[in-house]
Amino acid sequence: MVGSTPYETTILLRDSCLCLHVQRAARALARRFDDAFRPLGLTNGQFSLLMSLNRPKPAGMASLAGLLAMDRTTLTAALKPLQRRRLVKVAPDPADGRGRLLTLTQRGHTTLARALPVWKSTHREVQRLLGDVGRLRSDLCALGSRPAASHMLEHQTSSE
Amino acid sequence: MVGSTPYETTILLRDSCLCLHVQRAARALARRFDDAFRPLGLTNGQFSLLMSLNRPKPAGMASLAGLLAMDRTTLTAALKPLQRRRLVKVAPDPADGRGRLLTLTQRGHTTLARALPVWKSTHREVQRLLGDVGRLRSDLCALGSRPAASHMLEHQTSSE
DNA sequence: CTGAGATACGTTGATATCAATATAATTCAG
DNA sequence: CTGAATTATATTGATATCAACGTATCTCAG
Repeated sequence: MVGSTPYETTILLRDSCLCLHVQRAARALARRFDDAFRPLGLTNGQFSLLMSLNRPKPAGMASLAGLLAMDRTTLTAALKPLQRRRLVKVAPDPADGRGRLLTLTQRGHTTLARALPVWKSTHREVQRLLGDVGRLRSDLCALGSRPAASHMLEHQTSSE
Repeated sequence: MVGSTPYETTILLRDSCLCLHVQRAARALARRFDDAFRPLGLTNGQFSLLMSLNRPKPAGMASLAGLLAMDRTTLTAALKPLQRRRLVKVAPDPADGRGRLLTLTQRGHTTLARALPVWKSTHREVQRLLGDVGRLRSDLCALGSRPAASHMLEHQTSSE
């Protein structure tokens, strides 16, 4: 009796497990965007990273990792291929030698600008698969344990 | 002028990009379940894999990869640690030497049974973060380019 | 029966992910 | 000023992910 789980339980769980559904959707969506960005040599994650770095002031590691809800060490690793390709510059923070300042290079800006229309058309396709996108988005934000999208970027001036 | 993307575009995109939101939610949710399953030595993906293998007849590689919306070769890799731990058996299909038959071992069944209450309590926590879970689920299924949950298993015996 | 094409999987190399641990810089009590 | 605690990031090792390519098996026309 220790080792038995009814098949009906599996069916119920397969249908209801949000973790499974989110991972599945993440894989499928990642493939869709990866395919679209492939001519540019970008993955969906690299595109998101570049886009997140398109800001007036350089970003820090911890703050960016938080924004993307990813581990700090994952961000360190994810930056390496982008540094090698000279799309991103990682420099020590002059104000605090431990910190890093992350900025887009000129090539990074150019690549991002080229990727933008690709994102737009792909995103339109995805939106056609769904009805109300805002609903889904707020649910996803709740899962990320973060405030809803409209409140995600309230700082704007709070950085110094 | 080739290399410029306005900051306002970044903000808009950060708020609206479903790919980013799904990846973020996937990472956050994966961490939550990984933490819960850690005492059992399972990741969320390994749990989903074991659960998917809890069925009357052995599964094939391609069919299971399709169910999980993952690459065929990802499944091959994901099975290896589970094989090493003797939770899953991968055997050639006697009816077709190319195919593989995937089954849970006794240890696999036992581990799955032990993980089930962990899944239940974690899933309840997650549900509390959201209101209507079915809505989110159907959106996620649409993203996975698959029929909605209630139609996912054609041999439905009980519509619970 | 034979060989070409189709089918099902595996392997390799690159990136992504995170826990555990290590390294470097800052802060602050004394 | 010194050293311990703190903070910010890097490294290592394991798994996850997928494209490109390779291997084994099957099917079927000839």
